[in-house]
Amino acid sequence: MSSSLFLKISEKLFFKFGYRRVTIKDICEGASLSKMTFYRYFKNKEEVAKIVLKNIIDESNKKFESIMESDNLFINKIENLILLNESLIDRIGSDFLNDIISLKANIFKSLIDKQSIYEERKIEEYFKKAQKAGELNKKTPISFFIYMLKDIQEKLQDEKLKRLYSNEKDLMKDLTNYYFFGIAPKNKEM
Amino acid sequence: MSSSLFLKISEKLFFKFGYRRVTIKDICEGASLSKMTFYRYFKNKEEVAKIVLKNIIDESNKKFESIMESDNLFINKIENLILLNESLIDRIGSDFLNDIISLKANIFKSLIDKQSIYEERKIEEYFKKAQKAGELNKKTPISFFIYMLKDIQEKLQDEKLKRLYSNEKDLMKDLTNYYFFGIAPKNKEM
DNA sequence: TAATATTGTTACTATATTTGTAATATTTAA
DNA sequence: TTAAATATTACAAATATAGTAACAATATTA
Repeated sequence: MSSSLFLKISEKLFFKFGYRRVTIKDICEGASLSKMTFYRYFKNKEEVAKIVLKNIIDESNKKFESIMESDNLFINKIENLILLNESLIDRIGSDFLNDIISLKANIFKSLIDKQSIYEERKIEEYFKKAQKAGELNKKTPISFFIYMLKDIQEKLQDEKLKRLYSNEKDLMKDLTNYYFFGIAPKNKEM
Repeated sequence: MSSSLFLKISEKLFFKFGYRRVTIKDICEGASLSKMTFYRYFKNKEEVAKIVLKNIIDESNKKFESIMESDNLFINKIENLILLNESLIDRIGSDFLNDIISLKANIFKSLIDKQSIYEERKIEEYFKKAQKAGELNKKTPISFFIYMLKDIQEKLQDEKLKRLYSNEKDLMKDLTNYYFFGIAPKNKEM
């Protein structure tokens, strides 16, 4: 099917070069198909980008749910969550997101905002569950855990911290341990 | 100095996105300077790209010479040469070179061709020296060694081969050993 | 400090690229 | 073989980019 080929190529180009640097011509040449064929399936570049974005959001939500619904320890879920986030950033690259967010038409912005809100709600939901199950301190407000989780994720990008480790995965392990054993109600085995 | 900032930003953008996807506007915004200031220092984008290309060529030639003039064993020189080549490809990326080679105006092409010829001559020169010093089989024509060196460098990009190794450096070591002990006049110590 | 050189900005036109479409051709499948 | 689906070419309209003129600010030096 031509339309899925267009999507595949578009995604590849968008993630590599960002949105504005990729033209419809580039996408068509990448797919070895004509422009008119492109317009048979899509209204314009914006529509393709919206689908690409939607796909990646759906995909990441599925992964998110499957991590949180697994029967791992809570600490492992958090670790997998951070890993998921990292690999997403790696794959999408910053240019695509920066480009579409800074467009006048804020169709993308609203999509992303919607996703952020959805994700935050889901995280809150799962943290509440964990709190009920005694996996988190019951007296601390959930919003604190979430605030600190974001803080930890930012620290994973911190150049100074990265330089302390030869391996980024080790930094992640230490950060997750730091995060979890600071919020755990009692000490469990490593 | 503004001009070196322009060059620095240009290089960064060219290596990341290629030549055609980068506009003078991008370069100016990256350097936080106006377009007119750009035109004070450079005639156009082509000129900047030429300088960027020239700089990288000069730099790589210096490194090449310093490797070949070092007093390492010949096998280590070859290994360093392959390493140098690989890190260059990594840094420049394929988009920049592809873009400027496929331009109508073949100013870039001639620069690159010139460099290839220069490099080939230099390699020939150093291989002849090594042959004289008994580090290479005297009966084999130099062109054979060079042909095989290129073959080895291509194999380093071979996806099938890469898949056999978890670490790319290990593949390189094996390939270099393979190359060298195939052409050595007698077995030396590992 | 006044004159001059240097570096920078804004605002604009010319040019080039990209978009999106109409008219037309080719392929597929019943 | 004919109709429907799919693709191509060639082009006008919209948009983005390149390059410049006229002017402003800042630094240099006599």
